[in-house]
Amino acid sequence: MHIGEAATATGMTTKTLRFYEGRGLLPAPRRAGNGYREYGSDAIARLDFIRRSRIAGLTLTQIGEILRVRDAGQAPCTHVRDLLARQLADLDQQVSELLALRSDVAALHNVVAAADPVSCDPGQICSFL
Amino acid sequence: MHIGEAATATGMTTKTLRFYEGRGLLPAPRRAGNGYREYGSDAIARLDFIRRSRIAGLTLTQIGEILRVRDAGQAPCTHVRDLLARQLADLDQQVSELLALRSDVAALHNVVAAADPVSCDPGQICSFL
DNA sequence: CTGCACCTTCCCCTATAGTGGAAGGTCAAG
DNA sequence: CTTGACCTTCCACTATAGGGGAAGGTGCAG
Repeated sequence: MHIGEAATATGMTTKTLRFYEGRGLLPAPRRAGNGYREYGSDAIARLDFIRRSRIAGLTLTQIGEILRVRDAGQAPCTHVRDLLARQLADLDQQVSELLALRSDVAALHNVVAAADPVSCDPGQICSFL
Repeated sequence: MHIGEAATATGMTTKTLRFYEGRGLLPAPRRAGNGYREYGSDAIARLDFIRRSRIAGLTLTQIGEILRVRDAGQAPCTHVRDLLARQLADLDQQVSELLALRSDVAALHNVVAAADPVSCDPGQICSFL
């Protein structure tokens, strides 16, 4: 299987596959006589795993950690569990920060929307921000 | 006022001030005889405005838009209002995406946490992701 | 006169996840 | 034999908001 087929099969681009290889997420595949990369079904499975993990919001670095644990012969279950727990805590943190920001922006927007543009003082940049 | 004092006064670094100047957020200040930048209180006010806008979650590009409207002599009120409305919509979008992701990750985490690591199939990378 | 703190410009680096394009090699079809 | 679709490597660039540090000039104190 050439890189183009592997890319199509996983819904990625050839660029992305080479990029993952450079990042150490994908092992360097064996090469055909002409230098072309040759992928097997294991590479496809690995790419699918990466894609699913990305959809789950994991970074490439985190995915790499899981893969290294797995490549070392261990079941990455506990590692995955901890990673997901951390990810969950991060998400909660992000959501609460975003909601706080949203609340501030909403308050600001209400004030600005209720204001009369004529009342703006030309001497300052903006009386609301 | 030299750049270092202006930086201290606004809680920024000299790097940031030169960076803002390069980005067009801060007009090029007049120079002293030795080439040093000389800032006045108007620059400080502008930097404070930038800082407050950043805290409100606006990007430097958005802040630049407001400043250009203001510099053109117009009151940026309606522009600021529209910008904040867009910002609000963006934030809502981000929050809902983040919550959807959080829900997926939480479900995944529950499954993994309840699982027995021994039951992991060494033939695949991870049975959960 | 020397040191130190401050200033100048310049270029590269950070992190994220790739994308774009150049220059060149390969393979199958017409 | 040429065309087009692939493939290779390598380098640069995207967006965001600056940070690090070099090489050199300036200003004031001891």
